[in-house]
Amino acid sequence: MPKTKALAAASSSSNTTTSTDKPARKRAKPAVRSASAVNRRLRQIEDKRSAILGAALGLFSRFGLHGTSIDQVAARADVSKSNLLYYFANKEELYVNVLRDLLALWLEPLRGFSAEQDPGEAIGDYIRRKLVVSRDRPDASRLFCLEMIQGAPLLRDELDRELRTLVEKKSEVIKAWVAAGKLAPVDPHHLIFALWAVTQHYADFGVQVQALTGHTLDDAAFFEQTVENVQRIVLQGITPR
Amino acid sequence: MPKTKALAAASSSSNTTTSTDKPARKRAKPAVRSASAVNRRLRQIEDKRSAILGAALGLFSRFGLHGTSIDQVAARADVSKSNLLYYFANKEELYVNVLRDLLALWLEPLRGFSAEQDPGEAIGDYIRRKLVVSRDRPDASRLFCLEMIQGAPLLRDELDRELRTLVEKKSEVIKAWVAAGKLAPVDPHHLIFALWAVTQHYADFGVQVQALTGHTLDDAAFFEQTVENVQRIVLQGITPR
DNA sequence: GTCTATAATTGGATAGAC
DNA sequence: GTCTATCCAATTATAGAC
Repeated sequence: MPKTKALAAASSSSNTTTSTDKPARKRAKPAVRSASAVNRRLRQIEDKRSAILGAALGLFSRFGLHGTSIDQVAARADVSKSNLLYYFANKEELYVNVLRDLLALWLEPLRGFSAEQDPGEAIGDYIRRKLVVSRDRPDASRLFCLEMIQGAPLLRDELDRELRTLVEKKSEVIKAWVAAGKLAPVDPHHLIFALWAVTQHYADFGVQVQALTGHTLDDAAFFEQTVENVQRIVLQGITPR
Repeated sequence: MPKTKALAAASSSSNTTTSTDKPARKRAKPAVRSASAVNRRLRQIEDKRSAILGAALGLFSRFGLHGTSIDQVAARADVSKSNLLYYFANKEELYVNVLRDLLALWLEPLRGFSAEQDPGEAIGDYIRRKLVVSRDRPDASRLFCLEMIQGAPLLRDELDRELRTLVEKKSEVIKAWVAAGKLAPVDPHHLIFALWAVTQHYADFGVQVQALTGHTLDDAAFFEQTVENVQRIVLQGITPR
């Protein structure tokens, strides 16, 4: 299985955040073209890359890795199949890159939690933020879900590292809240699971939500109603007090 | 697309519940074999059918329709590929049959709700029952989830009919509880979504749960702890009272 | 009913010209 | 970088003997 080509040394590119490895560029000869021309070219390439990644996300998140053909992705990104294979050496590499871009987005909202905050406010806010993601990036949510269902073969490592340590840290925060009497006694893990579940549900089971309520989160009124209800259920519960 | 063969008139079979269409049987000649022998034969066939369906569920629920080959299903069910295709005319028909068997299981727990019950008890009980399903039939939960993510192309009709009417009916029950002051004011749809989400999460995101807690619902202690926490969160909420 | 070919297709990936 | 042509593997599905 050839995994070279597009993985070739991306010299000194921003290695920090998202999709790194760009197609190998040849910068040997003395700069004949103007700097701006080169930049334009680079931007063009980057645009194409993200067009492909975007198209791939849309399709993978609905039909999965095997339910999507390279051809379809190429068509949707408006490039030829072989051109796509110039940017991503093979299908799996494309898939992995799409996934990697996701993880950051995924972990983001949880980072907010800190012991100094008012728990009610922090959690209420978290629910809203996650619902915003479910509304604006349902495809991301779905792909994440798909990957989980399959046992997360390609995310397992990251799960064990990044996610795990983050969750442990935030669990401590929740425990502190409980210890301070600011929160009813609840196991941090289960609380986090509940928060994830109820918010992502509106993305992953979007068709069901639509079939039963007639609405989508895109409907502003329904969105607010959803935020309110989820917040109330989790924070106050449904037993009258 | 040939969809005949195994769909051939199953004469007078129980058309009501689950997977109906059995492979065409020839009952032309006068009954030479004893009745018991015939019955044994029929049972044998039925066993094979369900062996195939079971194997298919296991694989489809992990890798999806396209991620699973007929060969794999056949191997797992311990039949030959062509033999499998005798029982199910094609891959999609197999898939649909697996799905159909699921729906009943899916709707079941919700039917319990009735206005006479104590809501706290009814809902607490429902949570437990759903978690039992998540523990004992995680594959069913996953396949259902997979199908939803893909937009439920093969379940859409059933969604609109059966599920929808059932949910409407149970929404009325919840509304009645709220009106009677037995339940805090909450939109029935969102409550039902929350219940589904938090319980199915333990099946669909099982790997994540395991990665973060180190436990599975198969662990009896963890199961009870889960039931308790989910019940508490939904019923009492997490704000101290 | 079950098996052994085998037909028919899809789709991932490579070669090589431009 | 982009394209055309092509190879090759994997799979679905069928035909037809037993």
